[in-house]
Amino acid sequence: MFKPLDPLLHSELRLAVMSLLVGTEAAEFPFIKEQTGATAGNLSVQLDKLATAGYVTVEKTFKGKRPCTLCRITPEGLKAFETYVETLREYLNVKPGEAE
Amino acid sequence: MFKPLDPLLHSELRLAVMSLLVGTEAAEFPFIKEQTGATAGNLSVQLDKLATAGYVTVEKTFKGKRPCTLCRITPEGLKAFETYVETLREYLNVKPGEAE
DNA sequence: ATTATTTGGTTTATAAAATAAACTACTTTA
DNA sequence: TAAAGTAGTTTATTTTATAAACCAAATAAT
Repeated sequence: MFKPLDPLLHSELRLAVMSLLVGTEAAEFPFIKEQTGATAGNLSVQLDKLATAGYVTVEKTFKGKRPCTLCRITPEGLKAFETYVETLREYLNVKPGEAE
Repeated sequence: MFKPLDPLLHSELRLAVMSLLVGTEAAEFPFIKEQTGATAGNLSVQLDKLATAGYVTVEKTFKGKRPCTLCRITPEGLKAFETYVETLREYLNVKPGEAE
C-alpha cells in the first residue's frame, strides 16, 4: 500500500535543492544557499549526497578569480524526483474517491 | 521561499499513519502495522510522538479479553496534515507556470 | 604592504531521528 | 501445563541532519 519513499529525496533540504534545480537548469552554490536558507556546511554535505547518488552534478569552475560551484540536476535525478513526487501523492491521497 | 515542513509529519512512517487515519476515522494498532509494513516497535514509538503532539489519540480498550489499541486523528492532526500537504506542494511545484 | 574582512566553501563533531532487537504480559491452543 | 501466538513497550543501535569549527584565497582597509 505505501511504497517506500526515496530516502535521498525525503529530506527537507535535499528536496528543496532538487526542487530548485528542476526549475533552473544550473545554479551556483551561494544562490542555492540563499534560496534554501541552509548553512553552507549543511548544503555542502547534502549536495555531496545528491552528487554521490548521481542525482546532481557539481562542477567546480571559476568566475574571474573566485571559485564558483555550479550544480545541475541529472536526467536520473529528474527521474527520481518525478518518481518521488508520484509516490508521495499516493501518501497524500489515500482516501478512496479522492483521485486527482 | 521554502517554508519549513512540519518535522513531525515529514517522516515516512508517521506520514503513512496519518494518511491512513485521515481516511478511516479510527484504526487498530495491528491494522496500521499491517498496512504500513512497520515493525510494532517502530509503530509504537511513532504513534507516541504523534499522540504527544496532539495529532492523534491513542485509546486503550479491550476486544473481549484482548487488549486493543485504537488510534484516531484529532482535528489539530488533520489541520497539520493539510498544512503539510500544502507546504509540500510548494516544494514540488517551484517551476513558474506550473500551477496545479 | 601587511592586516583585517569577506567569499566560498569543507571537515568534523554533536544532536536528533529512525529503526530494530530484545523484552513483558497476557491468551489461546496443543 | 507447556508452547506458541497476540499485542504491544522499552531500550539499544544505527543513520541522518545540523551546526560549529576550520581552511584557503581574494578583496578591502590602514
